[in-house]
Amino acid sequence: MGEKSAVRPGGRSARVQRAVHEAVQALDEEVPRDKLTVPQVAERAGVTPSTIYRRWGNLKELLADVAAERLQPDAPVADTGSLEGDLMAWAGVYMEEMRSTPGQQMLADTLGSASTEQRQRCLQAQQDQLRLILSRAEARGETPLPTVEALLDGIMAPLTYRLSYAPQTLSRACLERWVAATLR
Amino acid sequence: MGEKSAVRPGGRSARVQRAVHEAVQALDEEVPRDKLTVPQVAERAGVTPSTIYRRWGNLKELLADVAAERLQPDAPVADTGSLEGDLMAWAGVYMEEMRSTPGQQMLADTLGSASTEQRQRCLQAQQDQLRLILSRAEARGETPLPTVEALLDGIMAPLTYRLSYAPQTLSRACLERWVAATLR
DNA sequence: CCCTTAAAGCAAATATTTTGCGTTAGAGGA
DNA sequence: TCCTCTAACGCAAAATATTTGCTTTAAGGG
Repeated sequence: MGEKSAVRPGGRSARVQRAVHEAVQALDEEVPRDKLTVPQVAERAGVTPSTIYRRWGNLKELLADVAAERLQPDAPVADTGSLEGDLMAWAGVYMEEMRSTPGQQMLADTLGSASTEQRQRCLQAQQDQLRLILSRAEARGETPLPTVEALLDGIMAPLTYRLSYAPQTLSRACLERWVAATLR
Repeated sequence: MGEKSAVRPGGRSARVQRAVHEAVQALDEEVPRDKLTVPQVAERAGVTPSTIYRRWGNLKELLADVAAERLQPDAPVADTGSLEGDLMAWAGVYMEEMRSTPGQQMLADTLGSASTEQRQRCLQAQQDQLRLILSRAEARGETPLPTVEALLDGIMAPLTYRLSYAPQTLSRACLERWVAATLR
């Protein structure tokens, strides 16, 4: 369920998907989450509710699909000239985004859905970003280089944990601590 | 919303809450999650649907409330004789529980709800458990002792991160690595 | 250009959620 | 103990949302 982008990529299906995704994002800024309904999304997207139910099954799955897409990185990772700087910059942006109200919402939508598919996509995207940062560091000759796994466990894991359980205790200082400890 | 246990603790309210919680847990083992409905829970609990809607608002909040309660530790933490042993034992049990299908469900229910209230409860419970383990270690004279925060960031965070994003990559070896690294 | 079919539309049938109002059970005081 | 007060529940009607069978549309392949 979810992405049918492999099938008939340029056709009606794709148009409907885009319209529905955009409708969700637009409505998300107008109505509180527990007031968001499928018929509402359908009307805004210009499709019938049954189209959404047939394709996504229920609101939860739709929201997870939209959130997973929005969590895909759009901006390229800044190149600050050092591994530590790149990690701080990237993780810092991610932290700010996810601490915001819409960010917390996206996190909840992703983690609240039944299928692990969307979460896999997010993890994959994070790994890709980290790999890019590491390959730059390697090109610069920085050493020793941590593994992607070490970065996930040392930086992304505590960051994500706090985003879910105690977002107010997060700060840039936390990040600096985790980055420094992981690069040691 | 959620716990009204402070108000009229032994009365009708408390009975209804218990009946509803038990109904959710029972039905959770019989029907797939996306087929679970409020009227179904209401019938099993012997209350009317409107009672549930008035008290919990919607199914998502109810599920989050039930999950948060189930996530409260029931068994006391085993005393293995060493800090490392206690941590491994406790985290190991938690890992196994949360990797199971019902455990993954509980995690999703908790993280998927809007209010941070339930998540705070879970974090609080984890902190309490860790504090108990640390106080035992202190009584034994083990030193140096890590802080609760260090244990959360070093062990619980990577564990929780993987439980959500890549549960199949988890193993006892991961735990051993995190525990060892954190105690160093 | 025509054929095939996956996906969308439509509308009727179900199921759910919401709401107004009457009822009940428990808490607190005389 | 009995009386009063009120939060929470039950009931049932109304409003919404979801499901489903059937029809129509439009994109892909020959």
